[in-house]
Amino acid sequence: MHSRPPIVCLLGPTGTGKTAAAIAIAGRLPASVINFDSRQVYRDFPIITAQPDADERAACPHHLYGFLPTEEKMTAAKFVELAVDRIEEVRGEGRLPILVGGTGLYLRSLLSGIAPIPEIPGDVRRKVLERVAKEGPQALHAELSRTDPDYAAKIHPNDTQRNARAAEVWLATGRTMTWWHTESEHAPAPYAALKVGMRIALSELEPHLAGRIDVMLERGALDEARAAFARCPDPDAPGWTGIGCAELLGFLRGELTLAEAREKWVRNTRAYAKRQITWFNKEEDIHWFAPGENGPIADLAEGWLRERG
RNA sequence: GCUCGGGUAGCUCAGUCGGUAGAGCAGGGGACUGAAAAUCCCCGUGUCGGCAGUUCAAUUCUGUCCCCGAGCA
Repeated sequence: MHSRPPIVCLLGPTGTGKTAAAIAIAGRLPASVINFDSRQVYRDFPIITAQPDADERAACPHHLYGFLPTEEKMTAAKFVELAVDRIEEVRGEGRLPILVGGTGLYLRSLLSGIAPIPEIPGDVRRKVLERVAKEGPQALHAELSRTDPDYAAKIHPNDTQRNARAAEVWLATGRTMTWWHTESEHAPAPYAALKVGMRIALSELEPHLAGRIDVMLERGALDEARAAFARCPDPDAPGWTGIGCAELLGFLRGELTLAEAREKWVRNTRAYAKRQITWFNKEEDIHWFAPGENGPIADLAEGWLRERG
C-alpha cells in the first residue's frame, strides 16, 4: 500500500507573508513553490498582483506565476490541470511541492476534486450571456427552478454568474448542475496535504495592505499598468479585472486622480482580504500561524514530512 | 454687503403637500464546484446646521444666526 504523496499548502489572505514562509520551508529541504492564486498567473502584472520577485524566485523553483497573457481567462478547472502536472513534475525531481496562494476555490478544487464538466462551446456561452444581459439572472433562475430545483434552491435569483453557469451547463451537456456535482465520477486528489494558514485580524492587516500598495507604486505599478494597456487595450479582458489593475487604469484614462485610485485600491484589497478570511475560516484541518512565524512553520513541515517517511 | 443655491448616515445624495427619514458607496456578518482579486445574500436612530416662533405635532412652514458654493457689488 502506497502512502499518498505529501504536499504542503500555504494559504491565507493577501499580504500575509505566504511567499516568505514557503521560502523558509525550502531553506530546510528540497522544495518547489506552485502558485494557486488566480491573479498571479498574469504575465503583465507582476508588481500589482504581488508575484514573488527575482530574489524570492532565486531561493527555489517557482511554478505557475506570470505565464498567462491578459486577454486569456484562467479557470478553476484549468488551474487543477496545470497544478496536477506541476506537482508530478516537482515530485519527479525529488522535491516537495509547496502550494502557495489565496484563491480558496482553486485549492479546494485541487484537493477535493472538481466535477468533470466538459468545456462549454463558445456559442452556447455567448448566447447565455446575452440572455442574462437582456432578461436578467432572475429569468434564468425561474427556468432553473424547473430543470434543477435543488441547485436553484442553492443559488440566489440575482446571482448573474451562477445562474448563467447553470444554464450553459444544462444547454451544452443536457445534465443538471446537481447531476454533475453528485453523480459524475470525480474523486478527491490523491495527495496528503499539510495545510498551513496565515491568521491575522483584518484591522491589523489593513495598514500593512495600504503600505504594500505604496511600495507597489514606488516599484512601478503605474508603468506596469501603462505597458499592459498598450499590449491589451480591452479593459474587460480577464487580466484587467484584478484589484489594482482596474483602479490604475481608471487613473490612466483620466477618470480618477492618483489619490482616488490608490484609495479605491486599498479599499478593494481590504474587502477582498475579508472575503478570503471568511472562506478560509470554513476550511478544515488548517494549522494556523501568525504572519512571520516562518521558523515554526518550517519546523512543522519538516516534522510532518519526516513522520511520513 | 446683496441675491440665489445648499447644509439629512463615515461619504455622495434622495425625501417628508407638517405626524421624528432612505438609497448607493464605505463598514460589519455570511455564502461559494470552470469569471473566484469574481459573483451574490443579510445588517440602516441619524441632536435631518444652531436658536426662537407658529402648531396638538416642525427635519418639513416662518424669523434669525452660523457654515459652504455660485453670482452681483
